[in-house]
Amino acid sequence: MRLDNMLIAEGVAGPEKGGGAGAAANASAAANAGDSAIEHSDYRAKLSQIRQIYHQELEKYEQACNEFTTHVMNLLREQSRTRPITPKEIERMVQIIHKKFSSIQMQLKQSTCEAVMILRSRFLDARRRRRNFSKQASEILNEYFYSNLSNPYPSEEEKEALARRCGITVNQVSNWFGNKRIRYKKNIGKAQEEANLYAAKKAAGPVLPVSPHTTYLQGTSPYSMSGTPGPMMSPPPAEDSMGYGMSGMNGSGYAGAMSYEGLHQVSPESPDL
DNA sequence: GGATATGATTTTGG
DNA sequence: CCAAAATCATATCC
Repeated sequence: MRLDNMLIAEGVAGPEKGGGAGAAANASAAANAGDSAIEHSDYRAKLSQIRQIYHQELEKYEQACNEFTTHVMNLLREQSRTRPITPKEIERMVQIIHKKFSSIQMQLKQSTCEAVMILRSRFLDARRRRRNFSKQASEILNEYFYSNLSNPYPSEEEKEALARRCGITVNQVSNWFGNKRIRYKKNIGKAQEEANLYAAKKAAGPVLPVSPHTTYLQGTSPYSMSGTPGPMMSPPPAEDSMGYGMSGMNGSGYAGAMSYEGLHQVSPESPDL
């Protein structure tokens, strides 16, 4: 019964959603830049495809089961001319048939569950759907990072502020700083120092009212600031291309290959009587 | 197409 | 639990 529960939870089994699948795409349209709506509807489209196949197959099995039961009953009726057959016996036979078919249906359910799982991991695993942050967001984050090189650990509030300004989540800010710290450290002496051009930006506008709380790690700055900031006062051209269209999103990347075919060949072989 | 950049997740250490 | 490090998987550049 676990399979049933899962299928219902995923919206495959259970009551059919009336006609339109757009009913669920209104919840999270407010906060972020609305890029999750597209993939979500795409996801739902694929899910509904699975659901359709599932119901189709289920019905087919049901039908086959009924047909087969009728067939067996006819056989038994013929046999009853030569030997007595009790109703008990007939009932037992029917039960056996139903059990067989329900186990076949169980296979279908399991395959469907697998397909749903694959679909989920394909579409919902954010790692596979990575999108670069906008130019502006990177600017903001880098600005903060290089302005606080001695302590690049924004507090929770600062993370929230950064997240708001960048249009990303706090978690993404944390990820970004985690990646940035480790990758900066790996490159000390390389062009990273060069990227101190963000320090120049700081002069233009103190956009970050950074609270001066530096708790641990204050004295032992692990980022050694190796003294070659260099005279690279080249002002950033600030080419705000702004062309961050995320409308590509061809859905057919994984679409057909979800290996959901081939599970409806579970031919209702006759139960060995 | 491969090399590199980059966001996200997993593993590991305190 | 948080952060570093390693790793994964995709985007983007050339």
